[in-house]
Amino acid sequence: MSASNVVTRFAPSPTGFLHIGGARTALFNWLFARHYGGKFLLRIEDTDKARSTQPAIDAIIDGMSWLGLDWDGDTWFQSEFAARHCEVADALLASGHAYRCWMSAEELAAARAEAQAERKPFRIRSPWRDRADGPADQQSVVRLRAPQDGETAIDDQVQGRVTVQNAEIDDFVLLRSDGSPTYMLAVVVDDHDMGVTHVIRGDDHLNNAFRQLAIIRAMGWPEPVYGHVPLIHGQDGAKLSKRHGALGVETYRDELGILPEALFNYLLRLGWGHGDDEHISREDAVRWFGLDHVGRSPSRFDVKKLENLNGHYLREADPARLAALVAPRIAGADVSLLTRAMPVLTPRAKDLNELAEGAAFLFKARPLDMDEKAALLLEGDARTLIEAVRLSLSNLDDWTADAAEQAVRGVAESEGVKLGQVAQPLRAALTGRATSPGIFDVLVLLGRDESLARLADAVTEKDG
RNA sequence: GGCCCCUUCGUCUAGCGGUCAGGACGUCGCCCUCUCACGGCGAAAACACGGGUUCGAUUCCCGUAGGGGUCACCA
Repeated sequence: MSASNVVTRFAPSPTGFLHIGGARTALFNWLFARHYGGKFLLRIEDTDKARSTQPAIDAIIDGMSWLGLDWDGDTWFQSEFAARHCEVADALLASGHAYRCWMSAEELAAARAEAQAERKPFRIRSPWRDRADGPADQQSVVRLRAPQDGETAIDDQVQGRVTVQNAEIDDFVLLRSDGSPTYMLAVVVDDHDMGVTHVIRGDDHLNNAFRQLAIIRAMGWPEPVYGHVPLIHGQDGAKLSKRHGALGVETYRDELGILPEALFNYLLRLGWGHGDDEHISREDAVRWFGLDHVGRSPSRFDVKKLENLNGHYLREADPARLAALVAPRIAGADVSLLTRAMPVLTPRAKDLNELAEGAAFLFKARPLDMDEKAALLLEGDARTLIEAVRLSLSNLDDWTADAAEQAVRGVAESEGVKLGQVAQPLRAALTGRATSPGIFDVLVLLGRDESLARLADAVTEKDG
C-alpha cells in the first residue's frame, strides 16, 4: 500500500464512556496511521440523538487525549451530515440500487414470526423490491437492493479472507420512514467522504462490512481495506462487563491511579505482540505496529498485568510529575517533599493510590497514630532502644542517610542487638506503620526536627 | 438456531514443517535485606480432540468439541 495516503478513523458512538475496548480500537487506528505516516481521524457517531450525550463526547475526547492519541483535523460529527447521507440514498434510488419499501412493522414482525416457527433463518423479502407502484403518499423506508446471488469476499487484514454468500445479506434499511439515515448508510458515506482508506474496528462489525461493501459497490466507490480486531473479554472469558474492566479510561486514571503510558502499553500488548518485547515505548510501538501481528482470537483483560506494567512505569516516571499526580490524594501533602521522596516510594507501589498510601506518613501530624502492627513493635524494651537512638541522632552533625545509618548501627551494636531489632521500632515511631521505605531514607526525608520529635513522642508515650 | 470467526502454559503472547515449544504477568522456592517492595536466580505450567497431507506436524487440510461475534426503521 502506498504509505503516505493511509487514512484511519475512530468512530465511537457517544452513548457511554470511552471504555477499554474502544480505547484499544482507537489505539490501533492511531498506531496504524502514525506508522504509515498517514492521517488518523475522529468521528463521533451521534446520529442516535436520544442516546448520545455531551458528557460521553467529552469523556471520549478526554480519554483519547490522556492516552496521547491525537487525531488530525477537527472532530467530525456524524449528525451534521444527514443531508449528505440522504443525498446518497437518493442517488441509490435513482440508479436502481435501492427501492422504497412500504412494509409495515406488523408485516415484518409476522414474517419474522413465521420464519421462527419454521425454524428457518429470517431474511427480509420485501414485495416492493420488484414493484414501483407503492402508495407514494404513505411513509416508506428506503432499502438497498442487495445482490442475491453469488458471494462476497473480504480480504481482512486481521481475519484473513472471509467469504459470505450474498443470500445471507438482506435488503437492509438505508433511510428510515422518518427520512433519517441509518448507521449502515452513514458510516459508508462518511468514511468515503473523509477519505478513509483503512477501516480498523472491533470484529463485532465484521458482518456489517459485507452490508457496507454492498453500498460502496452500488455507488462505485473505492473499497477500503478492512481490519477487524477481536474483542476484549473479561477474566472469565465472557464479554467484558463492569465487573472486570469495561470501565471508562477515566476510571483507570482517577480511581485506579493508572498512568497513561501503562494503559497504552497494556492495550498494545493485548492482542498484539512483537517477539519477546514487553515494555514498548510509544516510538517503538509506532515503528513496529502492523495489522499482520494482531491476533485473531479474543483476549482476556488481566488487571494484574496492567498493575505490573503500571508499577514499571511508575518507577520510570519523573518524580515531579508523580508528585503532582499524587499530592491531591494526600491531605496536607507538600509537592516538593513528595518529589524528593519518590525514588524510595515508587518501588513499593503499583498505582497512584498505593503511592499516596506509602507517602502518607510524611505528612501526618504528631503525635502519630500507630496502626496495630506498629503498636506491637513499640512494646517491650523498644522504647529504650528508641531513646538510645534518639540521643545518638541528636548529636549528629550532618543529617544524612549515611550518618544516620552509622548512628543507628552503633546503637544496635552497643546494645548487643541486630539492626532489625532497632530499625523496626524506629520505623513504627517514625511512620506509625510496620512497613515503609528504608529507615535511613525515612529519617532524611522527615528531617532532623520532625524525626527527633516523633522519636521523642514514642518514648514519652510510654510514660503517659 | 442460521451465518461468520477463533483455539500454544491460569492469563497476554513468540512461533510462520524439523525448537529441549521462547518471553511476560500471576504462582511457588531461593538470594539480597532494617520492614515492605524493587531487583537477581530458579521451579511448576501449554500446542483442545480425531483424522488426513508429509520422511517429519504446534505449524497445512478436513471433521469434532469448546469459545466468541452477528442476525433491528441501535450504533
